[in-house]
Amino acid sequence: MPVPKGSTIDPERTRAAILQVATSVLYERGLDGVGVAELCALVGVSKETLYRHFGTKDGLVEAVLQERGERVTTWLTRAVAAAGNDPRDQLAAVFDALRQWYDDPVFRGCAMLNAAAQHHVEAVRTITARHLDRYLELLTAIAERAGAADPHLLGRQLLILVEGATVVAAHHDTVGTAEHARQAALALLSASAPSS
Amino acid sequence: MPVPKGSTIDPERTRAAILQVATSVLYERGLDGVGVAELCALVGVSKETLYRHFGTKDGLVEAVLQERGERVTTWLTRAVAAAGNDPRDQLAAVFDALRQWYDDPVFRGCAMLNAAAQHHVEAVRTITARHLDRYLELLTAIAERAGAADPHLLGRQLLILVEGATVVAAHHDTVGTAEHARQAALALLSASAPSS
DNA sequence: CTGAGGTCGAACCGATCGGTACGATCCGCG
DNA sequence: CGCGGATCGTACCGATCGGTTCGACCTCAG
Repeated sequence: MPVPKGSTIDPERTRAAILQVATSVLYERGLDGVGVAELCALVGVSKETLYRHFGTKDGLVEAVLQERGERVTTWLTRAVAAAGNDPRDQLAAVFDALRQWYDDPVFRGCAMLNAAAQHHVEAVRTITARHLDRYLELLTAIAERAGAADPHLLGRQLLILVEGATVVAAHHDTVGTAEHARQAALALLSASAPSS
Repeated sequence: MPVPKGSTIDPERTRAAILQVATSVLYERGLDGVGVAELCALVGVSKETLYRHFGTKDGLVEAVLQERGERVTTWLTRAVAAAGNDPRDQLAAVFDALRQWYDDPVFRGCAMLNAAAQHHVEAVRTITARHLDRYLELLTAIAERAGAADPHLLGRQLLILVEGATVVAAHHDTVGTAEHARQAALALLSASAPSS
């Protein structure tokens, strides 16, 4: 029975639906933790449809990571923008946003890093690297606005803090990890920036 | 043909050989990147032998992670001990050791974290958490010896730096990550410890 | 010498999985 | 109305994989 009676035929909508379900399920259960068949059942879509939209399970995975990466970047960028003009506030806003994420019951660490750890595929590693690049850009910009002695260095150190906090929060059942990282980040900023 | 003519029958030796090969291959190719059959071929051992020693592929994985975790802890502890009595030197020694690791051509990030990202199994997560605990213990001890205002907090922040540096080094083709993290760690130590 | 146990090689099994094929059905546009 | 394309459900295929079994053979302790 094709195209259940009342549904509109809209390839974009179908693609988006697959993407949405796949994003959460692949994240929560792992890339190999769910098969294409089950995935299709969860979305309410046939395998043929999924394969026409994404060609391959790997293609689906790449699309999922790509889209998620963009969403996360947008999310963080907005959090920074909403924090006002003080670079210290902006930096604090990053870690406040991270804390929210860590507190999410389905938090399982960074999807990009998890994926890169599972599929040793070039495409996935590329997406992950680009994702880290965007993080680095955002953090370096904050370091520059703060007048850090070496914004490039400080940016990389902040990236290490962000990723480290994410990893520790995911695998070490400690609360307050985001707060610890935030304090460390502000301390580094203070040590690297001239005045306030 | 069982037990090729000249070989001594020594279960412990066999087990160790499997463990050694499995450690490197599972690390380099991922837990699901190599099957039991190929693994046995690489070791030069039959499946029956492997299964009698480890019962299950998961059992093998757990044994591998357990053993690797202990080796890494010992390795880092010795590096710290060899650095003398100055806590700053000890902390620097940690990141120098990490740099060595990162420069290894087969470096692929922390085996525990990778494994935890792949197998959503309780046993693996437990081993990983314990591993992070040992790290934390080591770093907190340094913070205490340095007279940090809040050694517990500083220890956790250092753990974030260590894990963050490992993640960034693994997934972001940047050189000098260990050095950046080392400088950040020393800066945090300076900010948290009273005198020098 | 003998028996117990470690090991081999190879065959085998059941399950799962990614991907394909097909006929049937229904939407949207002209 | 009619056609093209999107979708469905299902069956199917080939490959892989974890794990088991079996007969043969070898080593080593007593």
